[in-house]
This record gives sequence, C-alpha cells and structure tokens, in this order.
Amino acid sequence: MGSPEDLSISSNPPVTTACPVSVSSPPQEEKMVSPMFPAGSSTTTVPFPAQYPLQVYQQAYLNRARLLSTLAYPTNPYANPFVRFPSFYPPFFGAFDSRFYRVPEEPKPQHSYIGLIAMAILSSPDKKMVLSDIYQWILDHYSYFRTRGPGWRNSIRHNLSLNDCFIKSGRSANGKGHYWAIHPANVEDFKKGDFRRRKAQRKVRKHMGLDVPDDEDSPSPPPQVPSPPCWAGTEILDLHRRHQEALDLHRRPHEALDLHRRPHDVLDLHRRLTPATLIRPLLTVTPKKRQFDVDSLLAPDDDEPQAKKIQIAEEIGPRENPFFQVVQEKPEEMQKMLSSPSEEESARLWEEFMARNRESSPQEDKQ
DNA sequence: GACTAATTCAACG
DNA sequence: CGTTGAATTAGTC
Repeated sequence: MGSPEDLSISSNPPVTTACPVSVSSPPQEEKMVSPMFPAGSSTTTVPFPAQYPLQVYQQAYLNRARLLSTLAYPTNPYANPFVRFPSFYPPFFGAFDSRFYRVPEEPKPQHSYIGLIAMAILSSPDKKMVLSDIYQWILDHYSYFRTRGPGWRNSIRHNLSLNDCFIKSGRSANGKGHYWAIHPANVEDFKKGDFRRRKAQRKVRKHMGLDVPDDEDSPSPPPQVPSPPCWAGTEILDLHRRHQEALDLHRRPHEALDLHRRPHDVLDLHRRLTPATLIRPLLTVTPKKRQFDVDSLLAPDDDEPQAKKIQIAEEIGPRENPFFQVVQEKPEEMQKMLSSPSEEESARLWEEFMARNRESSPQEDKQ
C-alpha cells in the first residue's frame, strides 16, 4: 500500500537478493508521466559504475529517486504520499535491466559548433585556447557531449579549419597544437552572441580589403539570446528551480550513495514534508480560489502577473496530479490543515485525512 | 522541392 | 592535430 511509512527508508535494508529492485508492471491504463522523464523525451541508459557492488547502487538509486520525487513537488505527480513507489515509477516500467539506470537525454545545445567554439575561446582570459581545452570547456558546459562518441571532436576540428573566423595564434608553449583565436573582425559579434557564419565570413573578407558584394546584412533573424522566463522572481520560478535541481541531481545517481549511507537523513526529510510545505506554493498561484486563507495569498497582485502565474501553474501542475485534485476537491480539508498552529498538528491531520481517504476509496493492492 | 547551412564521416599528411 | 572533400541531415522559403 502507499502509506508514507512504507515509503520511507526503513533502516538500511539488507540487499541480498539478485535484484533488489522489485519491478511490478503497472496496469495498462496507467498513463502517468514523470517529470523526470517527460513525455516524448528520450532517455539514455548508463551502466552503474563498478566501484561498489551493484546492489548498493540499485538501492541507493531507489532511495534517491523517491526522495527527489518528493522534493520536486508540485510539478511531480509522484511527489505525494498517494503514489506507491517504486512500482508506479516510470523508470521501472517494463523490462528493467538492473545493470543500468536511466537518465534523461540531454538536449542538444542550442548553439552551432561555431558558437560553442567561440564561447569557449572567449571564456579564456587571453581569448585564445588550445584544442584540448576547447574540448574540455565544451564538455564542462554541455554534458550532452559526455555521452556522445568521438565524432563531435572531429567536428570541432573541422569547424576550426573550415571557418575563417577562427585563426591560429601561435603554438602552445609546452604541449602541442596551436592556440586558436577569433578573427578580430568577428570578436564583437561573437561577444554579443551573434554566431552567424555567413556574416562572419563576410566581415573577415571585408577586413582583408577585398571587395564584398555587400549582401544585405541581416537576411536571417538576429540570434535569440536565451532569456530568463518572464515570470522570474515569482514563487513559481522557485518551484521551477527546485524542480530543475531535482532533475539535475537525478542525473547523478552516484551521489545517491551518500544518502544510502545516511538513511536517517532521508527519514528526516520525509518527516519535514508536511502538508503545509507541500500545499502553500500551490495556493499562491491559484488566487482565483479565494477560499484559501493563507497569509501569502493576502497580498493582492495586479491581474497581469497573476494571470501569468495561473497559466504557468496550469502548465507545470498537471491536472492529473492527484494531489492537485485533492486540493481542489477538498478545499476545506486543506484549509484545516493549513490553519493548524504547528507543522506537527498539520501532519497529524494529514495522516487522518489520508486514512479516511483510503477507506472511502480503497486502492488496489499489490500482490 | 530547391537551396543553404550545419553536421558528420573519413582520408590524408 | 589540422586540412580538406564529400555525403548526409536540418531548416527555410
């Protein structure tokens, strides 16, 4: 069943079975979407590192995934105590090869190779960089390439040679290879994030005094600089940030070992997750429901940002989130918990509410 | 569907 | 590592 006690990490479990990850196939109609693995997003499988016994990683991965699920609320429909874990958790849907874990596929970088190289070079104090350092900078800033083959390095070299915007600037002092720099005719554009190739080539030619068939300067639209969301600074952004944090940690399950070694920390975190901490952010973004009398709600914002917040909330707080539904269908229950004086009290009310809920709508049991 | 830009593969010194 | 040619793919109009 799905009571919070079952989900918490009871003392360090002895992992002796061949595969400690119990996998039960979910009912077919379960079409839940985990924010860890959004619909349509591809995933890649990575082998567990060999440093520790496999079982250690597997258990740690479960612990970590459950914890992150909880922390990622409210965008994560698995973050509430209603949801059983791990049998409903998408990473374990279907066949589960216990030698691997799944991580979300990194999106391809927005910038072209020219842009990546230029940013790398410009990030160095001397505005010049050796090939191997360019590789490293790109690896450091775009983990997408960590899971790629060696082909992209070839492409980097290819682009360095091909494009006149990159010039050699002396040989490396000790090691081998040249320093690569940016043609002076292009540094200004590149600093502004304008990495258009054609424009760069034209400027180089003009710089060398050749005649240029002054092609219209901006046939293509100016580059779009990634800007923070318009709702930056709102509590939604904070939720978004937490969610991203959770996603990021999720990609590094090795670190789950730490939590595995400190199960009490996990327990403590579970204990601190009270209804108030879970619900309050949700309420602040649904001001149209005035029945909630929460302090943070009292400050009336102007309509425009509020409308934006509501829109965002509807985007990131999927309707199928059972927690969402409880909040909307049983507002008086939520109100009671929220207005309780202490977190302990609200937690107790939560337990009662959960118990009643289980009675009225019995969940299907696991075998 | 043509046309261009960008990426990828790969041979070579 | 650096050049270069060629094939393939992605994007636009």
